[in-house]
Amino acid sequence: MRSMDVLAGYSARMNSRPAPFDELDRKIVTALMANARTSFAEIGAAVGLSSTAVKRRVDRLRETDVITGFTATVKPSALGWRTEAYVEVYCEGAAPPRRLAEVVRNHPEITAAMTVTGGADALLHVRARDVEHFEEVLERIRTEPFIRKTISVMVLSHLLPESPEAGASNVAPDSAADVR
Amino acid sequence: MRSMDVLAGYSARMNSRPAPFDELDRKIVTALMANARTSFAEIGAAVGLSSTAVKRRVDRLRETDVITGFTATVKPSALGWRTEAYVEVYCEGAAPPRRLAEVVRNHPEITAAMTVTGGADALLHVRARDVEHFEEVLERIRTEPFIRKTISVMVLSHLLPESPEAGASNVAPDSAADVR
DNA sequence: GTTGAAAGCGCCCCATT
DNA sequence: AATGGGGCGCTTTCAAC
Repeated sequence: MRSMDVLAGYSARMNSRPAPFDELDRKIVTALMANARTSFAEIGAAVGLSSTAVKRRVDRLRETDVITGFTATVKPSALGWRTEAYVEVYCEGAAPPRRLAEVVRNHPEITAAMTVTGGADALLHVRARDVEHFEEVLERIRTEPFIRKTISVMVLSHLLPESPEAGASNVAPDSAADVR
Repeated sequence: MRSMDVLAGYSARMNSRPAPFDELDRKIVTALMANARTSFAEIGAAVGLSSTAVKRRVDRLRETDVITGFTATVKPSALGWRTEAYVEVYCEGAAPPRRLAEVVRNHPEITAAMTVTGGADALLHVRARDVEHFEEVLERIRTEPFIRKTISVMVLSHLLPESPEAGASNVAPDSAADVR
């Protein structure tokens, strides 16, 4: 596992809230990120706690939204999603983020969207089955009310083991299939 | 869950390999993406299979790399990672992807990296604790051998519920902390 | 694909510090 | 406030069918 060693020494709590997040929680979260199905007993053995204690801490980490969920990671390409692109969006006049968020939700192929610095108003991450499908998505996006222009950058190949967009339910195999 | 309804009708298998991925596998994968800790028995009840059968299918889905892992999803901001940016990288002459991949692995703050179409040779996704940390990372990247220039786009706010980069072990709380 | 049995685990209560 | 132990029911796992 690639580790964030450059961060050694970064100490907890620079905020108002008590933020009970200690060494044990750290190890538990790390273990669950590596394998979300690890049993509490096994984690407990690794960190020196009983399974009961581990469960309680995990419950608390979920309640405080440090852990937001557990999910299976899938390769989008294994589910028939082979085309990926970033789309810079330019809007007419002032772009109200509220309205932009609405627009974005209309297109399930948009797997991430954010407002950004620089010339563009927003940056979209789009997944499509193939180039034809991507073109269709792009046309759909460009017909949205106040979107003036888009600039697309297609992803060619990944330089890192694609940390596989878990929880991206839009890439879920709702009707798509086709392995490898 | 946002669903990929535009894909209705997309049929399996347009490749050479048998690609044994049916309706049942689809439901199982969807269930595990929603909650990776769901028991095989519960999934079985939902899809009409015994827990044993579900386990065998999940084992096979893992072996064929349709499912690449199970992971806890965390909010990077909850672990002290509050700064996010995309960095376009321009290289001297022809940029060999092999060498680029090496460079990328030297910087754990790079959570995604890919070669892309357009003017830039590569696009990096970078997470840092704060703007100071990001600047430090950027300087580090720019001193790499054949990197000619970079253009950074900072993320301001997300327009979609941040599908939380699971498995991104670089964001793991190895030494960082600080909740909320 | 199923069932059945053994081992392990999740989960809840309660005593302990 | 947080941990550990015990008990019961469910889950996992592996056999056999």
